This record gives sequence, C-alpha cells and structure tokens, in this order.
Amino acid sequence: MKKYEQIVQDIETYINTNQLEQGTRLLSVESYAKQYDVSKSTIIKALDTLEKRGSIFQQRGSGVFVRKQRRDDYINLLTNRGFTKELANFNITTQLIKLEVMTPNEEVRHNLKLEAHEEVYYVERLRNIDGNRLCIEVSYFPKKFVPYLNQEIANGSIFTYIAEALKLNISFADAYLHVDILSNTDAQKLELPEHSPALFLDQVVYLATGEPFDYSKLTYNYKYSKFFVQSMNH
Amino acid sequence: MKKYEQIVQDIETYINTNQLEQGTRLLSVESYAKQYDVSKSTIIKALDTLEKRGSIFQQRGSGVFVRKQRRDDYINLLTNRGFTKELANFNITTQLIKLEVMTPNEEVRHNLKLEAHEEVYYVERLRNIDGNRLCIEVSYFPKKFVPYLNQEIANGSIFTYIAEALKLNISFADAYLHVDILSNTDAQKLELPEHSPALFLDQVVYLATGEPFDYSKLTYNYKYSKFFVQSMNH
DNA sequence: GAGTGGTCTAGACCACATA
DNA sequence: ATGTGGTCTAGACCACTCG
Repeated sequence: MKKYEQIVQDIETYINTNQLEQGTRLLSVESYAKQYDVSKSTIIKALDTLEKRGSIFQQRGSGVFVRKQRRDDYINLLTNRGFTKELANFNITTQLIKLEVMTPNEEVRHNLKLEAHEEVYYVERLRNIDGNRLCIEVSYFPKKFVPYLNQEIANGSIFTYIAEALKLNISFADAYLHVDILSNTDAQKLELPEHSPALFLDQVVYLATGEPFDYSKLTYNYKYSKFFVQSMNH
Repeated sequence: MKKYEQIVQDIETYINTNQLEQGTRLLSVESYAKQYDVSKSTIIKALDTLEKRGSIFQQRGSGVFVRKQRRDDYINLLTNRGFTKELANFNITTQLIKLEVMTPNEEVRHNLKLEAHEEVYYVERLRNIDGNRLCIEVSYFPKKFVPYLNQEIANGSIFTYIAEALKLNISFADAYLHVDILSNTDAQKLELPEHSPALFLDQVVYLATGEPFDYSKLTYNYKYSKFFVQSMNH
C-alpha cells in the first residue's frame, strides 16, 4: 500500500471512530509530515484525496477541517457503482429476472460503442431495500469484455466479478438522470400504483483504457430514490 | 494566474477548439513539461485538475486521453452553482416572486446552523428555459453573511454578487435529490398538470470557512430536469 | 525494453487567515 | 508576526502498457 493511501485511511478512520463534527480541525500538514516521517507533498496528496472524497476541506492559512455528509439514508451518486459496496448498511437483496446473450439495439450500441454484429450480455434485475422494491436494473455488458456470465454471478455483484475474476480495471463512469412517469409494466414490477413518478438513471462505465464496458438503465422507486452529491468549487 | 491554471486552460481550449473525440491521446507529461518549461509535478497538478473536472483521463504506462460528456442538454450536477454560468448556452430567464427578511423555521435553521433569533433573506424565484418553466427556487441567506439584498440583485445572479461584491469565498456544496409528486400550487407555478412528478433538489452551500451561507430548495419541472455526473474510481 | 504515468523527497518561496 | 496551506522545482525511483 502506498504511503499516501495509508494516511488517507488512517485519517478517515480517525474521523469516523471519533465521530468528529463538521468543522473540527485536524492536524497541520507539517505535523502530519513529522508524525508519518514523510515529505509535505505526500501529506498534501493524501489530503487532496480526502478532499476529493468529501471527507475534509482545506482552508489556506487556517487549517484542515472535517467535512461531513449529514443525511445518511441518501445514495452517494459519485461512489455509486452497483449497490454491494455503496449501500452496505442497508439490507439490499437482488432478484435476477433475465440473463441472456443478445444483439443490442442502436441505443445500446451507441453508448457502448459497438459494431452492429457485436453481442452483449443482457441482465435484468430487481433490487430490494429492506424488503421493498428499490429499482429495476437493466444492464448490458459486451461479450468481448465479459465473455462469461451465469446466474450465480448475476445474483451477486457483477462489478466485483469483473474487477476480481476478470481483472478488468474499472476507471470512470458517466451517469445521466431524469424524471418521468412509470410505464404500467414497470409500476407493477416496483409494486407501485400506475402513473407513479420515477427517477431514471442511465450509466456508462468505462475501463482504464477508456472503453465502455457497461451500459445500465436503472428505474428507481421514487420513495427510495434519494441521492446526494458533494462538490468543491475548485 | 498560476502556472498550472494556465496549462489547464490551454489544454481545455485545445480540446474544445479542435473538438477532440473521447479517447484522443494528448501529449505526454514530459512533453508538456518541456513545452511549458516547468517541472513534471506542475504538469501532473494540471492534469489532475483536468481529470477532476472530467475533461481527461490518465492511464499509467499509456498516456493522457480526452474524456467527453456526450449528452450536452444535461445539467452538470457538480458544477451547478446557480444557473448563470452553468447553462450559459441556454436562454435562462429569472422571475423574482418574493424577496424579504424573515426568521426561518427549524428546517432552515438546522441546515444553515443558525440560532433561533437569527434572520435570513428569503428569495423565491422562477427560472425559465427558452421561455418554459424550468424550476421554482426558494433560497435562504443568513443576514450575517448577506447583510443587503435588493430586487435588482435578486433578478440577476446572487452568487456572483456574493462572490464579487461581498467578496465571500464560496467553497463547497452538498446537494440532495429526491423525486415526488408536485403540490397543486407548485404544479400551477410550473404550468404543469396536477399530480405531475418533479425532481426536488436541496442544496447547502458553504464558505471557505466551512460556514453554510445558502440553503436552497429547487423544484424542477420533470420535462427539463436532466442531470449528469461524471465520476472517477479513485 | 522503451516510454508512459505515479509516488516520493527536501526544500524554497508564496498567499492567506488569525490574533 | 506567526503559522497555515499552496505552488513549484529537480530529480530519483517505481509500476504499468505495449510493441
């Protein structure tokens, strides 16, 4: 493990175990450098990482301070990559509805940058949160990246499988959101009245090479579709 | 202007004016260092900044590549700080509905960390996009940070006023989203049928000191509430 | 193996906040 | 005036990709 990663982890643990309030001042850059016997730049790298994650904020001339997200039943849009990790503190269950190899339509091809003949795995799943319908998830994985997928894998975390078994390097994602009325079939699947609203999230996930390897369309039950995003001004 | 900021700007301009495709390879770190006659670290700092903004991605051992957002009628949730800058390419107009000094309720006090007696400016505005109702915006600014506000300012960009005239240092923001059905009065304001869905965005914006200075509640017309978020895995 | 990005150093100097 | 974070350097060495 890299030095700065260890420091990031230590500080994060320190904040959590001591349940520090937003605005609590941490040690100075120099103090941390001495404490860990590393150069100032390494501390700065660690602090920048924590700032990117929304764990702290830094104020020039003044110090390093704790930043806290306060509504914790909200899904973090920035770290949301599947549910297995993100909503670990909730009871999320998965129901596999369909798993097959198919030739995708134009929309999917465009988002995954596929040629007309290329095949994909189609996965349709239902996510439940504490026994209630959370969302419908429809995913497409090009066969050229994910040559094999079975029911057992699809019942668990496909992302973990892709990262660990296939050793693919997941790098970045684009997420698009909009709101609309549910179709009747989707309302039924989510156990909601007809014409209920829903949040639609389209997501394209890319490998380190820049190639898209997952296009997913999620339809959220509006009752549980609570998201948050933390941003910095610089 | 700092060296790395200049480089960020140059590269961003280069990508835009040449309309480079996603995946286009840029120069190597070393080449840029030579070209600008700066150290490698300065280039890395510039590239990290671009990566944070979602303009590029870097692959160790391979190079630096262009990253592009492809659906451009979507509002970037990460840079969204008011509309004046964000949706510059659309025709956004503002209608001031109400502007007054008041003592806020518990919800607002909590989000702005105010004592019971502290007063705020209450601003209610309607945003239109190309002549159509985009959203209702209700904002609260503590008087201790924003001692004066008038109709003229509220008709323009309050954020620009706060940053430039009051010289307050806007630093970071937390945004919370959820979906629900519009109230009848809100549906009327947005010129939508009763029981239309809507996206609700609550936003707390903080100064560099970590003090919250704005709590805003936005109610989006679902027809125009399209958002996107770009994220990195590290 | 050559070339690429990433980590890390030790230190100079700058910009800013606070008292 | 002091202490804080931020910029920048020159260079060593590491980790990864790809031909």
